[in-house]
Amino acid sequence: MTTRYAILGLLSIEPMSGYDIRRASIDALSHFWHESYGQIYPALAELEREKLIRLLPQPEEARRPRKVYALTPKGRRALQAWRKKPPVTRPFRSELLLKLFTAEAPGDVLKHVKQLRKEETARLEEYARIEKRLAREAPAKTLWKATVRYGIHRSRAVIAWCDETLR
Amino acid sequence: MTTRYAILGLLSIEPMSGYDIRRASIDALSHFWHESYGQIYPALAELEREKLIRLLPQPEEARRPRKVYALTPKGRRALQAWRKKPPVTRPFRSELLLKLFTAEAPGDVLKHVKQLRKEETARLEEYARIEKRLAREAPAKTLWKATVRYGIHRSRAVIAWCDETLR
DNA sequence: GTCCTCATGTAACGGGTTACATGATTCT
DNA sequence: AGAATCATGTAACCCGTTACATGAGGAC
Repeated sequence: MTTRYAILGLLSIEPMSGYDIRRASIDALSHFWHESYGQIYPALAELEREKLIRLLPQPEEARRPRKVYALTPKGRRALQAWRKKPPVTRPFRSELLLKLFTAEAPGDVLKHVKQLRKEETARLEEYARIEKRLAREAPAKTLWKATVRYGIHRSRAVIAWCDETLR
Repeated sequence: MTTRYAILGLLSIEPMSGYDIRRASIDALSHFWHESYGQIYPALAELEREKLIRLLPQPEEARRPRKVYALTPKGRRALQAWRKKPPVTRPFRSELLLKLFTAEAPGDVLKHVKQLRKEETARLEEYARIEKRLAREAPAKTLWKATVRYGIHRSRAVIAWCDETLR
């Protein structure tokens, strides 16, 4: 379900092909969303059947065959309606914490905590890069910035927890 | 896959039935894990076939028919081996952030942020209760405490983000 | 000529939830 | 007597990933 709206959301920014959507989900949305081809293409076909999106005609000079889709008014309305509904939150799961929970001695899992700390630190640096890029390319999009800030808050908290636990 | 080890992990604490596992996953593990019957019972059958767990004989005086399982030595070894492997982390996803990202005006999504803040505040209170209970019932389990601390750090960070975003 | 990227798609599989079916026991 | 809880299990379905198939265009 959400895949459909993720696609509509991206198309609301600009018309795209399935391939573009994949790319966009990797670089613009990567800090909170992602989609794989196995979901994108079937979803695009479905959305087109339901007339929430439509295929744009290919420009004459185009070399590669690309199927670029755009939102229809109906699609825009569907997106807006979805946005107003409360987001579904899926229960938190952590295999790391499960390992902590069943560990008898701290030694077994200590290295996992250290590893997590390393990963989150790298992620924090990545967020800093994204934040800078947004400030440069889309300074008006304060809500885009908020999505990055979420990641920053979250990563910092995880790092703080790692430090506390390692003591 | 992880379901199997979650079950082994719980059985490593004490022998349990499928029903017990469900209960335990609801109250002891709820802050970072959960399982549904649809996964538990098939997994138990599989684990028994593979001799990682075994069915304990029912005590004579038992009223209700219960199938209580215990870890076998093989199961204990499997659990230990799993614990040493780095945990698989699944990429973060947030429908809320997706809604923020596609929102044109903040008004659409403001109430979702407020709602999230409310939920996280309630969760924080729940963590405080769990922490207190652990301090009372299992003061030696410092790693159990760490799993709760994780939730506390995470919730506080989310609340801080909500406040920042609402401004 | 070969390799990488662009580009669209499908099939198989695994993870997980929900709803249902069934029935015994205990509580009020 | 009726409701809640204990208790085990299955079937249908959705969500999502991975791997594969296919082929064109551009870079070196």
